[in-house]
Amino acid sequence: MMSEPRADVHNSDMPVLCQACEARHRGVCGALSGTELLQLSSKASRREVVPGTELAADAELTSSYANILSGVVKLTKILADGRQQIVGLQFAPDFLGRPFKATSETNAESATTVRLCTFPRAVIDRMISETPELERRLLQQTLNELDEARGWMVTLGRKTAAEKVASFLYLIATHINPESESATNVSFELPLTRADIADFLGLTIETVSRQMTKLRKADVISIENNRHVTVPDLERLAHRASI
Amino acid sequence: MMSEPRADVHNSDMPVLCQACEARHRGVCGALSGTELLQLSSKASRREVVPGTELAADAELTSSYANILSGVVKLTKILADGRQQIVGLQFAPDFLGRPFKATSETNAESATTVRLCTFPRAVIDRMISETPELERRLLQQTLNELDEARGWMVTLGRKTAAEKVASFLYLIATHINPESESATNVSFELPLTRADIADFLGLTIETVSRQMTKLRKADVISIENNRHVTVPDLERLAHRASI
DNA sequence: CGCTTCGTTGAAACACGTCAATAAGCGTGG
DNA sequence: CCACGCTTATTGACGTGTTTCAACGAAGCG
Repeated sequence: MMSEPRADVHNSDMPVLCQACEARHRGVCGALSGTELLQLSSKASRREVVPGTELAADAELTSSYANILSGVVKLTKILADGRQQIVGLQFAPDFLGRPFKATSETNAESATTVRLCTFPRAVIDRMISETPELERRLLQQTLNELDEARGWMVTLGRKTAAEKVASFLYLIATHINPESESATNVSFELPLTRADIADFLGLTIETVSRQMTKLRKADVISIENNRHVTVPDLERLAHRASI
Repeated sequence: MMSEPRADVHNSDMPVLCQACEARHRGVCGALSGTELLQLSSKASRREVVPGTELAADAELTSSYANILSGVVKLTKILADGRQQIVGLQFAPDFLGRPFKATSETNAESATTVRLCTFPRAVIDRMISETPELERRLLQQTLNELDEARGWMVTLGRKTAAEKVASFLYLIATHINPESESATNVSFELPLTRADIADFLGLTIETVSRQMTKLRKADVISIENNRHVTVPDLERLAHRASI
């Protein structure tokens, strides 16, 4: 029964730390056997950071990897003169870090309160080379991120400001909730400030604000307290986003 | 001597087809042993296509993968109303195709004359699961493509038209030649038409043309026959691109 | 040669950015 | 409790970079 280490997902030798963890199922940890998980979790440490915390800069993610347990992380790039662009948003249970490379070129910063499960870089690097299944999960997540990045290139390059804002709201509406798929009516807290949204869409905060107002007056969305958004009809929002 | 299949790169059982192949060294095929190469090459077929050939649509890349032997392939996305965006350019010896997914969402089209080495999808999919080294190469290429895509998101979202065109010329200048690194003076044929460049940069062809003229009049580049570009000082071009 | 495709250039229109004022939310402290 | 400062968001007026519309030139090809 125990002859094969890569046994059932719910075998009893799963570390306590991992038992209720989302990454254990949908994330990269799902590729690991019970014994591997045990080995990894002994080196893992959890922490919670406030919004706006740099994760890549201060040796946080250069010397380690992490799984996102909850919250939203923004990946940013910055030009020499200060212009900034958000090049990716990561939600739980995404894997954070760039294998095979010391310098990341992109900064990672918590957009909301974020809970992380971090691992020393060396441990993961070794596991990647020893566990093909883990490598495969990483490949799949990377391919998905590539698809997303390319999808956003269309938004950045070819959509109007109105479509951009609608596209962003649609992205959040479909990503932030743990599988509220097929729902037509959704409601959520925006994980990003107007400045962040602007940096994500290649716009200014004024333009973002104006377009949100337009969507509100057209009854495509309603907003409370600047952050709480309700979308009565997701299809109508998608149409505004040219999706 | 033959006990270990993953022997020297230059072992004698390398298929004739692969012996002068770039992909054999820098591409994904470098992950394969002589016997694996032999097995793969028996199923492979080479072909050359003219510029503007759809590679993803007509069952070319949906049922198969390919290595680019020479030329440039553009990956495009298109909105319902016809707006188009190029989301990636691929050069030799890049691997073409999207593992783990039947529908690609993005179209692949030859920008120049392109020589391909194509493989049946099933063969590669099996090899991926059997050869961790191959999977690793794919992961590395995918990570590189992701880095590139994110780099272009900055260009699309935050750069001016002048910077965009300079950025594009810089990309071509540094990618098209087989390692003319560290050269300050480069000269090349543009692999893309003005319309393609516009679709790549999220601009119109008129704006691209105007910005190229500006760069020409500022002696940052010189152009002959609309396609042949000479860059006397790569650093000056990079500066214009805000790189 | 005409025909088509590709690229350049000009003038006008407009979407978005810039500058600026105001309001709203929120924590701190008197 | 209100006063105060600070950050965040909204709204308006104006300026400008890019698009749009249009004409023209150059190159490839029957």
